[in-house]
Amino acid sequence: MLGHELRGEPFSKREHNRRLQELLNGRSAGAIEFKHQNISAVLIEEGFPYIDGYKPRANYQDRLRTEVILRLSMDAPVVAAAETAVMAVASVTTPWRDLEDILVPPPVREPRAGRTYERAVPVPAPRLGINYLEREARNASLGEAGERFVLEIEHRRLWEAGAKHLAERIEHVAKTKGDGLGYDIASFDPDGSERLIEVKTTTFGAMTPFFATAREVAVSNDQPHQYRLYRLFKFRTEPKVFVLPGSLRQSCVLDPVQFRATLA
DNA sequence: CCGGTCCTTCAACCGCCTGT
DNA sequence: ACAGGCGGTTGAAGGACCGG
Repeated sequence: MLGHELRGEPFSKREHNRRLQELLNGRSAGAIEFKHQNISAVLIEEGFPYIDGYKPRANYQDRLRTEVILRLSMDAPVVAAAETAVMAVASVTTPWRDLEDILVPPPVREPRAGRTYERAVPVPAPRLGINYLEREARNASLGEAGERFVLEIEHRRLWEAGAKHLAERIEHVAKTKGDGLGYDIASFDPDGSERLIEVKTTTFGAMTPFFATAREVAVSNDQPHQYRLYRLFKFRTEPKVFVLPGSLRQSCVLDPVQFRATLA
């Protein structure tokens, strides 16, 4: 199913579920769906896209993780499909009509997120070599397409709020001032106060983790009232966006993925 | 077009069973 | 014995699809 999803081919989850029910003699549809949600959680942790609609649930057993990674490392077509999907040049975005159609509330992760304990004997986890989500995050054409999309949203938003003069002053600072500022777009609230927008774009589901620079985290923390992170997701098929206001330290769980190492 | 049926998505909570 | 990891049920809501 993941292969189909990554290649943009249609498939039926229900049909797949039914076949599994036969194979697993009598396990319920719900149980099988749960397991697919567990698989999503593993995929995300491994830096791999997950199937939209199977919202990740972190209460999976170690064995599942091992099996998923093993399965994936042997499945060249799916890995190739992921590779293609994350590297693809972003095409023209689908047209949209109303802001309400694309603006959604941020998804909520299940409260007990991930493992909150340490195992007595750490399980030697196999790893996928490549983090495909990180790779997608470096896809410049996707990033730029996302930024243009948000420029449009902002323009529309201010226009609809009756602040046309402000709409004209929106600045795509990532273009005009470079990308070191910690945000991409300088926009406004209808009352004229500044709104600093960082855009993160993915073609995958809403729960896909994104990568933030130290600068972005710092700016969000220093100017929480102005800062907004716009998370664009399902960008290729059915673009939607949710907004995280304020400090990323508050709204996200931040995992360090890179360290600066100075000799001790 | 209408009503029925199937598909998709997601939330919330419980208790069995296993390792220590 | 006991903690808690792990597997699972139920059902709601909305969308897609289909035959009449």
